[in-house]
Amino acid sequence: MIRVRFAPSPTGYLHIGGARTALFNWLYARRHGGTFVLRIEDTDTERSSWDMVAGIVGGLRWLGIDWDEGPDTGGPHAPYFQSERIELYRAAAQRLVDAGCAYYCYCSPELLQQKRQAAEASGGGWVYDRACCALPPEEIARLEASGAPRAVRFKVPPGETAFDDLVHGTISFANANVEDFVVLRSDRQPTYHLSVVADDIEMQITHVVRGDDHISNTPKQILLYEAFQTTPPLFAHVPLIMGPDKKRLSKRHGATSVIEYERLGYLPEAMVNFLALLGWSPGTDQELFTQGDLIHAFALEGISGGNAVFNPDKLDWFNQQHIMRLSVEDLSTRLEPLLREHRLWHHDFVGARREWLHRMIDLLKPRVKRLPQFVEEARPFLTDEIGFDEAAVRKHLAKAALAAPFERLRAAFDTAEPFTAGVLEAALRTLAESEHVPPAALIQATRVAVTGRAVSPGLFEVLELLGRERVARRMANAPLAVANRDTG
RNA sequence: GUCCCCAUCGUCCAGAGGCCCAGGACGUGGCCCUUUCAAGGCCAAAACGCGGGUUCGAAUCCCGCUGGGGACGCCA
Repeated sequence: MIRVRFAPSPTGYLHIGGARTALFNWLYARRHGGTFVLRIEDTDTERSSWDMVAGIVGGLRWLGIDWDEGPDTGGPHAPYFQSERIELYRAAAQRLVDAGCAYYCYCSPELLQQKRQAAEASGGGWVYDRACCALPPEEIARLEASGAPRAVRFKVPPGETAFDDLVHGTISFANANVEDFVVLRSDRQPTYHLSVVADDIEMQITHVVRGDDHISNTPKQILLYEAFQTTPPLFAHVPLIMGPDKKRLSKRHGATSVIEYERLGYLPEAMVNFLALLGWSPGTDQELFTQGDLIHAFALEGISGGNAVFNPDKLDWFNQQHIMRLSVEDLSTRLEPLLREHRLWHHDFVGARREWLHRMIDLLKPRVKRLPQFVEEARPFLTDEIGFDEAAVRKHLAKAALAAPFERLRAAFDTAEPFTAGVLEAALRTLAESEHVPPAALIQATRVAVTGRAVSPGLFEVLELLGRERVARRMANAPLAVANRDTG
């Protein structure tokens, strides 16, 4: 039985990298019928906050990532907040000390700081010098009597620590390069290494899928597993996501919070598709995936070893592709809040004009990369306050030679029966011929007249959607608007 | 500085010794469709970091170099 976990620290929002790590874990669990656990690593009480927990949970939900065990869901290994499991870690630390795998360290943070700086000044790295590892009993007694604060440090044994990483293959470290790390702080709070390992053991995690940046932590954690006489889980370290400058993705690269992308009008399915293909490949040429496709295709073996650059253009493409694949019903549901926000929603869009709304959405669908663009594209259909693009008016509408034919076109449209794209197109082309005007000139002029813009979906569909009345009104008013401006 | 990871088009990936004078996708340029803009179709430019090996044969294996990234906390 596969058990994986996503273990964010609520010291920030759910960022792109974290989301992908969560996604990979989730996909892996779902692919193999395993269990996906959400565990909140809030042992850093200073920096953790409830808002951040809510933000992370919200981000995961938005992406459609659900968990089988976790904070709100509960489960056989509850609680899923590390801050509520402190006693477990203290007991674990005690076991390490009892087994001779760890020792008390009385060095003050200030002293360590000093030593570290000194080592750095002489141009070298620093690992703890084990000053407290072999303190004589009298010295320990003296320190204890004086009430000196003590931390618990893990005693790294000599030798080498290696593991078979599922994406990188064998990785090994000389233990000499691994320092005696603190497992329990002097205030009796556990450190990350202790709490992850204690929890991953207790929660029976079988696969640890996490960011590359944890590779150097892995030997410490494996040593801990060994000290606890348990078999470590399998590790899969996925490469990091970089900004276009190949630096670690950060705020200066724009939006890095997943939930920000919701606000920008990205579909969660597009985000998931994009993220999944960032550092992972199904081994085929398929690019577009539904969540179900991904679950079916996902395998840890397809994760590549090198860092990946976040490419916003490709995200946009995925978004557009997924928008086009959405059913009109679905799309209109997602558009409703947006349209309401701009006061462009009409109550009968769920009633009498439902079918009309769907036709409009279908027309606009392939022209939109992000949801908010819909609002702009839809404006001419939803309000009479359209506003004219002056350049478009000058180029296509305000032409003296067009005045008469345009007026006759308006009359022709007025009597067109039925008022449908096909009939309107035939009427326009017939008129263009008899007036010796290129059809394109009339089309462009009409487009500007009824939408205010030089670009729109196919004119005749637009006209049909607008309806006889609005077309007549806008055609009658448009040239007038130009005249007014000219004289004013 | 030490340790670790990585190295194919600008970007994301395919390629697990001959099928590769390297394939797909985004982006870019051109053409087609066409009433504009998209969408769609077609075409094009664009890469195996360098140097040594191993081998009949290397993008693929080994070594070195270079470059990029990560980690070196009583943060997670």
